[in-house]
Amino acid sequence: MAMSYIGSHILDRELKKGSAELLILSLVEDQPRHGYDIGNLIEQRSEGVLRFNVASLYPLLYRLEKRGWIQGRWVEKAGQRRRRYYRLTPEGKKVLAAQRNSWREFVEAVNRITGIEHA
Amino acid sequence: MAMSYIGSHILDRELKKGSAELLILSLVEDQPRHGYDIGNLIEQRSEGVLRFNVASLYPLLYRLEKRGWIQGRWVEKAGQRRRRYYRLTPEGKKVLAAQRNSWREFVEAVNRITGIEHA
DNA sequence: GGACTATATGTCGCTTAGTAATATATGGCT
DNA sequence: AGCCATATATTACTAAGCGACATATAGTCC
Repeated sequence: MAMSYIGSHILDRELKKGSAELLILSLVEDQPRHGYDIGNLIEQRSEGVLRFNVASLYPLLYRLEKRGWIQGRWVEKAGQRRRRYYRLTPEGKKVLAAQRNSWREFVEAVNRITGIEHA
Repeated sequence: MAMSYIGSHILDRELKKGSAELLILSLVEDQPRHGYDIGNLIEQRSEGVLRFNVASLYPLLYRLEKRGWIQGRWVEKAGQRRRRYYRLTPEGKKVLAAQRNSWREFVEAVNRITGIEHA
Protein backbone atom coordinates (compact mmCIF):
# COMPACT_ATOMS: atom_id res chain seq x y z
CA MET A 1 0.00 0.00 0.00
CA ALA A 2 1.56 3.19 -1.21
CA MET A 3 0.26 5.27 1.69
CA SER A 4 2.60 3.47 3.99
CA TYR A 5 5.42 5.39 2.37
CA ILE A 6 4.06 8.64 3.75
CA GLY A 7 6.15 9.62 6.68
CA SER A 8 9.12 9.15 4.39
CA HIS A 9 10.80 6.23 6.05
CA ILE A 10 12.61 5.62 2.80
CA LEU A 11 13.89 9.16 2.61
CA ASP A 12 15.02 9.08 6.22
CA ARG A 13 16.84 5.82 5.78
CA GLU A 14 18.64 6.91 2.66
CA LEU A 15 19.65 10.27 3.99
CA LYS A 16 21.34 8.79 7.00
CA LYS A 17 23.83 7.02 4.76
CA GLY A 18 25.63 10.02 3.41
CA SER A 19 25.70 11.99 6.60
CA ALA A 20 26.89 9.13 8.79
CA GLU A 21 30.59 9.85 8.35
CA LEU A 22 30.12 13.52 9.05
CA LEU A 23 28.18 12.77 12.23
CA ILE A 24 30.80 10.39 13.60
CA LEU A 25 33.76 12.60 12.75
CA SER A 26 32.03 15.56 14.40
CA LEU A 27 31.35 13.64 17.59
CA VAL A 28 34.94 12.49 18.08
CA GLU A 29 36.33 15.90 17.22
CA ASP A 30 36.62 17.27 20.76
CA GLN A 31 37.03 14.08 22.74
CA PRO A 32 37.54 10.34 22.16
CA ARG A 33 34.31 8.34 22.20
CA HIS A 34 33.36 4.67 21.89
CA GLY A 35 30.85 3.28 19.39
CA TYR A 36 27.96 2.71 21.73
CA ASP A 37 28.31 6.24 23.06
CA ILE A 38 28.33 7.66 19.53
CA GLY A 39 25.17 5.75 18.65
CA ASN A 40 23.35 7.01 21.71
CA LEU A 41 24.51 10.61 21.27
CA ILE A 42 23.23 10.72 17.71
CA GLU A 43 19.86 9.44 18.78
CA GLN A 44 19.57 11.75 21.77
CA ARG A 45 20.84 14.95 20.18
CA SER A 46 18.67 14.45 17.10
CA GLU A 47 15.70 13.77 19.36
CA GLY A 48 15.10 10.43 17.67
CA VAL A 49 15.23 11.75 14.11
CA LEU A 50 18.51 9.93 13.45
CA ARG A 51 19.13 6.43 14.71
CA PHE A 52 22.06 4.12 14.07
CA ASN A 53 21.84 0.40 13.56
CA VAL A 54 24.74 -1.40 15.23
CA ALA A 55 25.27 -3.38 12.05
CA SER A 56 25.93 -0.05 10.31
CA LEU A 57 27.74 1.77 13.08
CA TYR A 58 30.55 -0.64 13.89
CA PRO A 59 31.50 -1.49 10.27
CA LEU A 60 31.49 2.25 9.55
CA LEU A 61 33.88 2.87 12.45
CA TYR A 62 36.20 0.19 11.05
CA ARG A 63 36.09 1.82 7.62
CA LEU A 64 36.91 5.25 9.03
CA GLU A 65 39.78 3.80 11.04
CA LYS A 66 41.11 1.89 8.02
CA ARG A 67 41.16 5.15 6.05
CA GLY A 68 43.15 6.76 8.85
CA TRP A 69 40.53 9.35 9.74
CA ILE A 70 40.00 8.07 13.27
CA GLN A 71 42.22 6.04 15.58
CA GLY A 72 40.80 3.55 18.07
CA ARG A 73 42.25 2.12 21.27
CA TRP A 74 40.86 -0.44 23.71
CA VAL A 75 40.12 0.67 27.24
CA GLU A 76 39.40 -1.93 29.91
CA LYS A 77 37.96 -1.08 33.28
CA ALA A 78 36.82 -3.37 36.09
CA GLY A 79 33.07 -3.85 36.20
CA GLN A 80 32.72 -2.85 32.58
CA ARG A 81 32.80 -4.46 29.20
CA ARG A 82 35.83 -3.32 27.19
CA ARG A 83 35.31 -0.23 25.09
CA ARG A 84 37.07 0.97 21.97
CA TYR A 85 37.61 4.72 22.10
CA TYR A 86 38.11 6.55 18.82
CA ARG A 87 39.83 9.89 18.41
CA LEU A 88 40.09 12.11 15.35
CA THR A 89 43.45 11.94 13.51
CA PRO A 90 45.09 14.98 11.90
CA GLU A 91 44.00 13.64 8.52
CA GLY A 92 40.50 13.08 9.87
CA LYS A 93 40.42 16.71 10.90
CA LYS A 94 41.04 17.79 7.31
CA VAL A 95 38.39 15.39 6.05
CA LEU A 96 35.90 16.69 8.60
CA ALA A 97 36.47 20.27 7.46
CA ALA A 98 35.98 19.22 3.84
CA GLN A 99 32.84 17.26 4.67
CA ARG A 100 31.34 20.17 6.57
CA ASN A 101 31.79 22.30 3.45
CA SER A 102 30.31 19.57 1.24
CA TRP A 103 27.37 19.28 3.59
CA ARG A 104 26.68 23.02 3.49
CA GLU A 105 26.92 23.09 -0.31
CA PHE A 106 24.70 20.07 -0.59
CA VAL A 107 21.98 21.48 1.67
CA GLU A 108 22.00 24.78 -0.19
CA ALA A 109 21.73 23.02 -3.55
CA VAL A 110 18.81 20.84 -2.45
CA ASN A 111 17.04 23.79 -0.86
CA ARG A 112 17.44 25.82 -4.03
CA ILE A 113 15.91 23.08 -6.20
CA THR A 114 13.15 22.01 -3.83
CA GLY A 115 12.20 25.57 -2.98
CA ILE A 116 12.84 25.24 0.73
CA GLU A 117 13.78 28.43 2.56
CA HIS A 118 15.84 28.22 5.70
CA ALA A 119 14.76 30.54 8.48
CA MET B 1 45.97 7.00 -0.88
CA ALA B 2 43.62 8.27 1.75
CA MET B 3 44.04 11.90 0.72
CA SER B 4 42.07 11.19 -2.40
CA TYR B 5 39.00 11.05 -0.22
CA ILE B 6 39.37 14.71 0.62
CA GLY B 7 36.86 16.63 -1.37
CA SER B 8 34.31 14.18 -0.05
CA HIS B 9 33.29 12.43 -3.21
CA ILE B 10 31.96 9.63 -1.06
CA LEU B 11 29.84 11.95 1.02
CA ASP B 12 28.49 13.67 -2.06
CA ARG B 13 27.61 10.41 -3.74
CA GLU B 14 25.87 9.00 -0.70
CA LEU B 15 23.94 12.13 0.09
CA LYS B 16 22.41 12.26 -3.34
CA LYS B 17 20.66 8.97 -2.72
CA GLY B 18 18.24 10.07 -0.08
CA SER B 19 17.41 13.42 -1.57
CA ALA B 20 16.82 12.14 -5.07
CA GLU B 21 13.11 11.52 -4.62
CA LEU B 22 12.56 14.91 -3.06
CA LEU B 23 14.37 16.62 -5.92
CA ILE B 24 12.34 14.88 -8.61
CA LEU B 25 9.00 15.38 -6.90
CA SER B 26 9.78 19.07 -6.41
CA LEU B 27 10.68 19.56 -10.06
CA VAL B 28 7.46 18.06 -11.42
CA GLU B 29 5.32 19.89 -8.86
CA ASP B 30 4.40 22.90 -11.00
CA GLN B 31 4.67 21.43 -14.48
CA PRO B 32 5.18 18.06 -16.19
CA ARG B 33 8.78 17.32 -17.09
CA HIS B 34 10.63 14.54 -18.86
CA GLY B 35 13.61 12.64 -17.44
CA TYR B 36 16.34 14.27 -19.45
CA ASP B 37 15.01 17.69 -18.53
CA ILE B 38 14.94 16.77 -14.84
CA GLY B 39 18.53 15.56 -14.96
CA ASN B 40 19.71 18.76 -16.58
CA LEU B 41 17.73 21.02 -14.27
CA ILE B 42 19.21 19.38 -11.19
CA GLU B 43 22.71 19.85 -12.53
CA GLN B 44 22.15 23.45 -13.63
CA ARG B 45 20.26 24.70 -10.60
CA SER B 46 22.72 23.09 -8.20
CA GLU B 47 25.58 24.61 -10.19
CA GLY B 48 27.13 21.19 -10.67
CA VAL B 49 26.96 20.16 -7.00
CA LEU B 50 24.31 17.55 -7.79
CA ARG B 51 24.47 15.36 -10.86
CA PHE B 52 22.30 12.45 -11.90
CA ASN B 53 23.49 9.33 -13.61
CA VAL B 54 21.02 8.08 -16.22
CA ALA B 55 21.27 4.60 -14.76
CA SER B 56 19.94 6.07 -11.51
CA LEU B 57 17.51 8.62 -12.88
CA TYR B 58 15.33 6.48 -15.14
CA PRO B 59 14.92 3.54 -12.74
CA LEU B 60 14.04 6.03 -10.03
CA LEU B 61 11.34 7.58 -12.23
CA TYR B 62 9.89 4.10 -12.80
CA ARG B 63 9.84 3.45 -9.07
CA LEU B 64 8.11 6.72 -8.32
CA GLU B 65 5.54 6.03 -11.02
CA LYS B 66 4.99 2.48 -9.75
CA ARG B 67 4.27 3.90 -6.29
CA GLY B 68 1.72 6.26 -7.80
CA TRP B 69 3.54 9.44 -6.84
CA ILE B 70 4.09 10.58 -10.41
CA GLN B 71 2.26 9.74 -13.64
CA GLY B 72 4.05 9.60 -16.98
CA ARG B 73 2.76 9.94 -20.53
CA TRP B 74 4.54 9.69 -23.86
CA VAL B 75 4.67 12.76 -26.05
CA GLU B 76 5.81 12.47 -29.67
CA LYS B 77 6.66 15.42 -31.84
CA ALA B 78 8.10 15.58 -35.33
CA GLY B 79 11.82 16.24 -35.39
CA GLN B 80 12.20 15.00 -31.81
CA ARG B 81 12.80 11.76 -30.04
CA ARG B 82 9.80 10.70 -27.97
CA ARG B 83 9.71 12.05 -24.44
CA ARG B 84 7.97 10.76 -21.35
CA TYR B 85 6.50 13.62 -19.34
CA TYR B 86 5.83 13.03 -15.66
CA ARG B 87 3.36 14.97 -13.56
CA LEU B 88 2.80 14.89 -9.79
CA THR B 89 -0.24 12.88 -8.67
CA PRO B 90 -2.45 13.91 -5.72
CA GLU B 91 -0.79 11.21 -3.65
CA GLY B 92 2.62 12.42 -4.81
CA LYS B 93 1.68 15.87 -3.56
CA LYS B 94 1.13 14.49 -0.06
CA VAL B 95 4.38 12.56 -0.18
CA LEU B 96 6.23 15.66 -1.33
CA ALA B 97 4.89 17.67 1.60
CA ALA B 98 5.91 14.90 4.01
CA GLN B 99 9.37 14.61 2.46
CA ARG B 100 9.91 18.36 2.68
CA ASN B 101 9.21 18.14 6.41
CA SER B 102 11.51 15.13 6.78
CA TRP B 103 14.21 16.98 4.93
CA ARG B 104 13.95 20.01 7.20
CA GLU B 105 13.98 17.85 10.32
CA PHE B 106 16.93 15.90 9.02
CA VAL B 107 19.00 18.97 8.18
CA GLU B 108 18.29 20.49 11.58
CA ALA B 109 19.28 17.27 13.34
CA VAL B 110 22.55 16.93 11.44
CA ASN B 111 23.38 20.60 11.96
CA ARG B 112 22.74 20.26 15.67
CA ILE B 113 25.08 17.28 16.00
CA THR B 114 27.82 18.49 13.69
CA GLY B 115 27.78 21.98 15.12
CA ILE B 116 26.91 23.72 11.87
CA GLU B 117 25.04 26.99 12.18
CA HIS B 118 22.80 28.10 9.36
CA ALA B 119 22.96 31.80 8.53
C1' DG C 1 29.21 11.20 -47.30
C1' DG C 2 31.33 10.65 -42.65
C1' DA C 3 32.26 12.07 -37.94
C1' DC C 4 30.73 14.19 -34.14
C1' DT C 5 27.58 16.31 -30.77
C1' DA C 6 23.19 17.03 -28.35
C1' DT C 7 18.93 15.17 -27.23
C1' DA C 8 16.30 11.29 -25.01
C1' DT C 9 15.44 6.83 -23.15
C1' DG C 10 16.85 2.22 -21.65
C1' DT C 11 19.57 -1.83 -19.49
C1' DC C 12 23.49 -5.04 -17.53
C1' DG C 13 26.56 -6.20 -14.12
C1' DC C 14 29.41 -4.81 -10.44
C1' DT C 15 29.86 -3.05 -6.05
C1' DT C 16 28.73 -0.66 -1.93
C1' DA C 17 26.40 -0.45 2.12
C1' DG C 18 22.20 -0.53 5.16
C1' DT C 19 19.49 -3.73 8.13
C1' DA C 20 17.29 -7.65 10.70
C1' DA C 21 18.71 -11.13 13.24
C1' DT C 22 21.78 -13.29 16.06
C1' DA C 23 25.80 -13.81 19.17
C1' DT C 24 28.96 -12.86 23.06
C1' DA C 25 30.07 -10.81 27.54
C1' DT C 26 29.40 -8.05 32.02
C1' DG C 27 26.75 -6.02 35.73
C1' DG C 28 22.59 -4.42 38.12
C1' DC C 29 17.74 -4.73 39.39
C1' DT C 30 13.66 -7.31 40.98
C1' DA D 1 16.32 -16.97 37.53
C1' DG D 2 14.76 -13.50 34.34
C1' DC D 3 15.26 -9.21 32.32
C1' DC D 4 17.37 -5.00 30.92
C1' DA D 5 21.28 -1.85 29.85
C1' DT D 6 25.82 -1.71 28.33
C1' DA D 7 29.22 -2.80 24.53
C1' DT D 8 31.11 -4.99 20.55
C1' DA D 9 30.70 -8.17 16.54
C1' DT D 10 29.11 -10.98 12.40
C1' DT D 11 26.15 -13.18 8.81
C1' DA D 12 22.91 -13.17 5.19
C1' DC D 13 19.72 -10.56 2.67
C1' DT D 14 18.49 -6.69 0.04
C1' DA D 15 18.34 -2.12 -2.20
C1' DA D 16 20.29 0.92 -5.11
C1' DG D 17 23.97 3.85 -7.33
C1' DC D 18 27.05 3.82 -11.20
C1' DG D 19 30.21 2.82 -15.29
C1' DA D 20 29.56 1.12 -19.50
C1' DC D 21 27.01 0.11 -23.27
C1' DA D 22 22.91 0.36 -26.42
C1' DT D 23 19.30 2.60 -29.33
C1' DA D 24 17.20 6.40 -31.90
C1' DT D 25 16.69 11.22 -34.03
C1' DA D 26 18.44 15.56 -35.77
C1' DG D 27 21.72 19.08 -36.52
C1' DT D 28 26.66 20.79 -37.44
C1' DC D 29 31.26 20.74 -39.39
C1' DC D 30 34.72 19.36 -42.77
